[in-house]
Amino acid sequence: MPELPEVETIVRALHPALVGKTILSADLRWPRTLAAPSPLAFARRVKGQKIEEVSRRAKYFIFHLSSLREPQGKPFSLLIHLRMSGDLQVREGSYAPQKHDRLILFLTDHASLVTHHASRITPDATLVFNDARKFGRVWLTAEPDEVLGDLGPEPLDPSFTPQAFYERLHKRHRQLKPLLLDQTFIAGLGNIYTDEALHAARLHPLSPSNSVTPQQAEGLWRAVRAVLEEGIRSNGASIDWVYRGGEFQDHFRVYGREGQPCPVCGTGIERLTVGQRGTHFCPNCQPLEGD
DNA sequence: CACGAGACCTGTTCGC
DNA sequence: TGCGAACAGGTCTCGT
Repeated sequence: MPELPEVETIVRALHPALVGKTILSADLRWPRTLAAPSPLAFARRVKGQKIEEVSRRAKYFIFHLSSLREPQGKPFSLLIHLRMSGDLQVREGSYAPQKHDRLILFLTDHASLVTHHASRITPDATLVFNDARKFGRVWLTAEPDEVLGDLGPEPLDPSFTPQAFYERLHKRHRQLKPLLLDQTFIAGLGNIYTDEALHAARLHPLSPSNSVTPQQAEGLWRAVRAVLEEGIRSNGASIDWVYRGGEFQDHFRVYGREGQPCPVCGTGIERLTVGQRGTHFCPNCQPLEGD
């Protein structure tokens, strides 16, 4: 489900509900959801951690924690990646587990009580990680860079400039579509926003990355940021049964629109398979040079 | 390094 | 209606 705009939307919803709460306990209902550490170490370490901040890097959620018991130690981070079908929701009050819930964290506002009798405190709220396809992963770590360290530039960050993007494109010799999906090249794009950005930039998904001109690179840079910002403004995209709430699916120009007219020129949108991903483009607006 | 295929999973939709 | 195939917002690993 989630690409950068969907994750950003969820972060904004979780932030006010979670900052300041303390974790009482964890219910890990599908152990493989936990990438690290072991379930036992996770249960022990997560208890009594206070959520200081909720943020995002690429498609990862970062819950910045602090421990009342070891305030001097290096703080832990809880990292969550939703992959294809994951979702995160906060439920106030009591909570009965539902189908596909993989991890449930029970929370309280009363941090000072936790150290002494966590198990006897009734939670005020619950953070639920639900994930039908079980691809999502959770890490609890004091070294988040071990998970996030290889990610490429954050496309909406001011340090991401068109000049740097042009140089990066020319260092590689790959088709644009799979390169934009490569999270070490640029972080946060997925299948929807990549197709939409290439269409907005009028570039063919199979164009070689080292063939784009500085002008085309700047156009793609602008397009990537524009579609991500439009996605965030729309609260993300809701497709099928998975996500809820966003409207960006009403703004798709090519994604999932095979056979329908291009909103720019009216030509029928075509679909290719590139790197085993459905790839949608307008053959008129996005010609392959030398074709 | 680039690329393709297979794996990891469950659910929905489509064609017959 | 039933039933299998194709497909789904992601990433990892392995072989060429």
